[in-house]
Amino acid sequence: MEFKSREKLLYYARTLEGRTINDAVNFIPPEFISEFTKADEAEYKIEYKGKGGFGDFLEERFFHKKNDSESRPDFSELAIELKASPLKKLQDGTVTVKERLVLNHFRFVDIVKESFDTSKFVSKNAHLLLVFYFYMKNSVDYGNFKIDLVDIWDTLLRDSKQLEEDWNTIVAKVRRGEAHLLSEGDTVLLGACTKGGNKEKSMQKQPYSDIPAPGRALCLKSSYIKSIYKTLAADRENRHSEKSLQTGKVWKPLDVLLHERLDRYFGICGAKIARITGTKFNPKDKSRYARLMKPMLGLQKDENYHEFEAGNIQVKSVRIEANGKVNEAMSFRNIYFKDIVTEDWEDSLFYEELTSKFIFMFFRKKDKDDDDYVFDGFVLWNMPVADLETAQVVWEDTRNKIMNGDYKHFINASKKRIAHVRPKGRNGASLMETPQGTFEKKKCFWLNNEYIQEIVDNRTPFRPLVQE
DNA sequence: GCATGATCATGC
DNA sequence: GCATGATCATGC
Repeated sequence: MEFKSREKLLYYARTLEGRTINDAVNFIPPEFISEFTKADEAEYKIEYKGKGGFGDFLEERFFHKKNDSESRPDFSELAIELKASPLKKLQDGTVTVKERLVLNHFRFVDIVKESFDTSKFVSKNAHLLLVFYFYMKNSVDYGNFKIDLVDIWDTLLRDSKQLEEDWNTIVAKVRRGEAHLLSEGDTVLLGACTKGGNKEKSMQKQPYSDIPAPGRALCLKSSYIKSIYKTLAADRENRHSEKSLQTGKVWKPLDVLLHERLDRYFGICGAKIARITGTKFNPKDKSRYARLMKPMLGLQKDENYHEFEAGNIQVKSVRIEANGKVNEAMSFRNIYFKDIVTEDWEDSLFYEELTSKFIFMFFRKKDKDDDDYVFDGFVLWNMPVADLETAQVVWEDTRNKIMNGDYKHFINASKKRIAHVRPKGRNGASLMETPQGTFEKKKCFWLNNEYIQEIVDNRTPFRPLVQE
């Protein structure tokens, strides 16, 4: 089936919203019905299965397109690529995207010959027709999956600079002969994820090194596709009102932007930064330095710098004592006992957090008798692959213990495993339901303070950029 | 001294 | 009321 314009395609595709595919075919606007024929149906697959099962079903049974793996976009006449993205409901009822959106698989030997502008990524994924649906575990009854939201996302109009930088980061690594060291944490929006569960089998040659590397596909990182869903879900609320105009903000590399906003606070103590930025600064508030970070970055309380939000960049404050020591571990979000047992490592919250870019903002005590810390610069950081693998061991151990109902023997800080599990709640009465139906004290993953210490020890001395 | 468990102010 | 982003207090 071909469409004359993107508006027509979207109009047709939105028949799916709020329906299942089996229902939607009964509500197709009459003008489209003559567009496909019985002959098309004869070519459909009989069975759909595997990870792309729903996508294949959708493509054939609703859009009447034969499944293919061509490098052209699915609706090549409009340069629009069809992508299905599964949703899940969290315990608190929030709807969110289940996993990263996998795009084209690539070969290391091919991608090094491309430039961003001539890349397969650009020619295939500039415009995405996104179909967000509720995934049902262990079901292949794709015709009865409920579809929540359908919209077109113009990847390259929205985020082209950051995507280009990410693409270049990935390809530069392959060109350095480091394809085996690729990590989703290297990049902000676009990721290079491993493809193929069986790692032995998916090993590939890379052009500038003899070391075999796991096959990779480009993907929109989990946090990015989540943020796209949030944006489109909000757009849905005012689809019939005027669309807001693009603001045309000038894009800058993240480090330049951070220097621009943060250099002025270098060496200044918390209380004074609070005065300058008009922020509360209560010595009893444990988060008082963390609370300074948003105003320092020039963000309103409810404002998120687009790349921060979309790329899920984590901004964390780190206190350094007068003797150079980092005393405290770094906390992450609560472990949702009932959710974690359904997750795989690469779909997990902790993985998403650890493969983010981090901005560490340092606050250092100048003298051990001081009661305030001064801003001591920042670093942009992401976790090396080897450490990510260690974190995976901690995560899997934790998930397995939760599955077995063991809440007493999580990996602790003295195991020196980069990360550990520890309580995190309002008080001892902060409980959370478990998959066993019991209630246990709220916990979360922490990065060990020793690990943060290494990052502090290895940082290059902070130098404010000279302003022209 | 430091690992571990407990707890806190704040914003939404 | 609870998640967030942390630090505090203790006991070994």
